Amino acid sequence: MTTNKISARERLLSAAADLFYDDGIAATGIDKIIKKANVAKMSLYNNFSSKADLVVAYIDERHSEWLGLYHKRLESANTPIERVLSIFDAYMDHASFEYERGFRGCGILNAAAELPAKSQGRNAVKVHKNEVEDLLQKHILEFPAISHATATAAAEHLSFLLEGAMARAGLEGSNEKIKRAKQIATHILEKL
Amino acid sequence: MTTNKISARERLLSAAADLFYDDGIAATGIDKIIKKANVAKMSLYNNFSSKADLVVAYIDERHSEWLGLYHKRLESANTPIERVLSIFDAYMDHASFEYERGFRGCGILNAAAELPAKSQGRNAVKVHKNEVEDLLQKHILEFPAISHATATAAAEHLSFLLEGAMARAGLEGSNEKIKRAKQIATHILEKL
DNA sequence: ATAAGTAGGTAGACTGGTCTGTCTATATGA
DNA sequence: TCATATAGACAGACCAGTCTACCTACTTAT
Repeated sequence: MTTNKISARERLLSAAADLFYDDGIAATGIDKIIKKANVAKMSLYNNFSSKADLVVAYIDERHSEWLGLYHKRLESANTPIERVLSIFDAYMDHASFEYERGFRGCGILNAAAELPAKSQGRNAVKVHKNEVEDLLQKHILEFPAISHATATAAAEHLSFLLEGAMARAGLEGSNEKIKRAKQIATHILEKL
Repeated sequence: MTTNKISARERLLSAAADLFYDDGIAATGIDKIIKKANVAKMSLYNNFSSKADLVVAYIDERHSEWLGLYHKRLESANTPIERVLSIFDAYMDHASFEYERGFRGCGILNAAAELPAKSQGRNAVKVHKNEVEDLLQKHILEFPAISHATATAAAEHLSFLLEGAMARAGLEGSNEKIKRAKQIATHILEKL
């Protein structure tokens, strides 16, 4: 498209993102999405083969968005420890968004909660969470004279810590718990 | 009730528990629940004022069930460290249940993912998770010569670790991650 | 430069099904 | 008698997805 108009696809993804996050997936009907996106129903089915397809696109979009926050934070990180913590900062940024109806934790983990075991969407969430753990490990491996085993174990530890803090933060509706998790992570990293 | 027959209320809660856990709350209709419970529709509305009311009862029931697992594990714990770890064991037990359609993580956290911010049900989940953290703190305070501040910080750390591992375990469909979290917790506790 | 074709958009009716919740009328056991 | 149960019809809303018919803006060939 050569115009600068936002495509129906993008408007659909943006509207679906807001509604899925605030209300949940099953509670969000097709009609609400197209109304919020200001789009015809056929535009949805021309861009996505089904609602399930839109949900998978939503999950991927959320993860890409998070990767963007992380890369932005990474730019101003100057040490290995700061680079690890940039992952925590990206979660904080996510929690600090202006949500229409309040912060409710990680959108893709919430999406997974509505998807059946062994489904495509649920697997996508698993892959994304593994990717976050891999990023943690990558930056921990930059530490001087660190063993691969130590880095793997620390990355797993920090990924649990972060995911748990995010879940609890969502229940509180604030980023306080993520701040605390970042402090705990800092202590752990300083001792490596 | 003086008979030994299982009441409609109990059958409803049991059927709803299975369906809510496997399929999610919004995806589970009233008709499916009463059919599985072998109960008339009016029996549901005589025992619960609405589906939302049944959901809150489900959340409380799940937490009580978990408390049962924890107390059982606590009986055979002989040291403060074992008592802390009995909380991790209770999560492991939960993950080892025979779910009809696979393990999907913590049922009440999954329920929260479908509930609006600031709703009654979501608040109940928050209270339950805080209770788990309080139990962790209580047992850590049994450690010899431990400060209150240290115990509070360690309990928060362990509760994040446990909740994160549970979420990730649910994505894997196995209790492996919870086993790893228990190992990490053991190392943390041994250094206190 | 213009005409034709194409890609992507629009509105909204429609199908067949499911949703929560209410209601009636009846049965059973303490 | 009274509490608790039953089966099932019903209302009114909403569900995902299909379809028709029309519109507009850009691309390309003449």
